Amino acid sequence: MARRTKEEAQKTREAIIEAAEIVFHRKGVSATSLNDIAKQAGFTRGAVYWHFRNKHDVFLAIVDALMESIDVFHQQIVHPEETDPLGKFEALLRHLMQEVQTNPRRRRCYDIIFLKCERTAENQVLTEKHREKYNEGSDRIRAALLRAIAMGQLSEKLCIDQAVIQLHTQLTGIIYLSLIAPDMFDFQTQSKRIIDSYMCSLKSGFGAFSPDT
Amino acid sequence: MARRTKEEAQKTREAIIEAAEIVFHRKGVSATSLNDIAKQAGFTRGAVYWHFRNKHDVFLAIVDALMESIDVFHQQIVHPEETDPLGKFEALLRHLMQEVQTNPRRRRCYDIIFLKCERTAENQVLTEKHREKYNEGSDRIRAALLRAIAMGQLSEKLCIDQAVIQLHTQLTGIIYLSLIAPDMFDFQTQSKRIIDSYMCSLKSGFGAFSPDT
DNA sequence: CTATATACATTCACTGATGTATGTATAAAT
DNA sequence: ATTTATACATACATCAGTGAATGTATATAG
Repeated sequence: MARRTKEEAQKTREAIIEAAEIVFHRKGVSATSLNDIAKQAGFTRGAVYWHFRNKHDVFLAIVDALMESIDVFHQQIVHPEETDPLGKFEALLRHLMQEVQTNPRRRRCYDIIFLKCERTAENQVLTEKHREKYNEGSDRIRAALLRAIAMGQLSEKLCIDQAVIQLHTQLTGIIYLSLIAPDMFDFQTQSKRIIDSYMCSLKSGFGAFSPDT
Repeated sequence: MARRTKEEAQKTREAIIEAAEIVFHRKGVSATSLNDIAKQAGFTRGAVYWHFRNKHDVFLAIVDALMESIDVFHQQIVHPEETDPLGKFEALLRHLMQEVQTNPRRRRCYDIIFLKCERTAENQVLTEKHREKYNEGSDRIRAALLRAIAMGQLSEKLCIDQAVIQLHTQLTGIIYLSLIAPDMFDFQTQSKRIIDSYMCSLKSGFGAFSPDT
C-alpha cells in the first residue's frame, strides 16, 4: 500500500512523533535509531525520512510541542484585569504540579528533556528554547507579582527578583527529583508543601529583611 | 615506547579519566568515542581498553570519583559532639555552593551528570548511586537537624522531613539552572539568598504552622 | 481521464565505532 | 640473565546506523 490521503499523512506524522516520545523515553534519545522510531510507529524509516530530516528533527518536533504547551500555561499566569492575581497565581502553580504528575504525556516529555537527552552543542536549540521559556515565564510571574502588589495582596517591599528565581529553583528541583526518583517522596504532598511554603515566603516579603546585595 | 612503570600506568589511567571528563563535557557522553578520549589523553584506544572495559566503564570511574567526594562532604555534615550543629550546617551549605561554582573539575562532573549523559537503563547504576547519596545525605541532614533541636537551636516542632526535602529541591534546582544557564542569574548572590531564606524557614519551623498531611 | 506529485517502502553504499587479536618494548619477577 | 607479565600501539573484522537513491501505488490536480 502506498500514498495516503493528506489527513492520513498528518496522522502518521503525529504517530511518528508519539512513537519517538515513547522510544526516546525508553532508550534515551541518542540510543534510539530511526528504525526504532519507525517500527514503534508501525512504519519504516522511509516514512520518518519523508516527514522529518533526521532524528534531531523529530526530537525538535517533540520539543516544539512541549514549548507550545508551556506557552499556553504562561499565558494563564496573569490577566491585566484579574482582581485576585495572587490567588490565580497560586491556583495555577497547584494546577501545574497536578498536571506534571497526572498527565502522562507531559510527564514523558519532561522526562525526555531532563533525563533522556544530552545538552550538547548539537542540542543547543533545546537549551535556548528552555532559556527563552524561562525568561518568558519570569516576565509573566514578575507581572503577576507586580499586579498582586498593586492590588495590595503583597508588600511593596517584596524582593521580586528573588521571588521569581526561587520559584524556578523550587519547581525545577522538585520536578527533577521526582523524575529521577519517583518513589523517594510523595510528590503530591511535597509539591503542596513547597507551594505552601513559597506562598508564605511571598507574603512575608521574601528576604525583604535581608539588606545585603 | 611501551611498558611504563606502575606509577606511570596509574598516571595514564588518571589522564584517561580526566580526558574523558573533558570530552564528555564538550561532546556529551554518547557522542564521544573511545578514540576521542584516547586522543585527548595523548594515547590510543589500546590504552583505554587496557585500563577500562569500555566507555561505560570510564564513565563509571568518573561517577565513582564524584560519589566519593560527595561522601567526604556528607561526613562533614554532622559530628556527634558538635556544639553548634546549626552553624556548622549552614557553613557547610555555603561552602558547598562556593565549591560548586569555583572548583572547575567538580563543576564539570556535575555538568556531565546533569546535562551531558542520559539516565537510561544502561546508566541505571548512576541513578542508583545518585539516589543512594541522596538518602545518605538526607540521613546526615536529619541527624544534624535533630542535634540542632537537641541543642536548642531549632524548635522541636520543626517538620524535619519537609526541611530535608526542600533543601534538596532548592539545591538541585539552583545547581541545575546554573548549569543550564550560567548567565541567567548571579549564582553567588542567589545561592546566598536561597540559603538565607532556607535558614530562615528552618528557624521558623518550616511548615510547623501547616497542620495538613 | 491522464499526469503528476505524494506518501511511503525498499535497497544500497558508506561511514564511524566497537571489540578483539596481535605485536612489541620493557619493567619486574625469578 | 632469562623469563614473564605488563602497558600500551596497531591491525582487523564486524556491525549498526545513516542518508540518499530508487521503486511504487495511489490521491489529487488539471
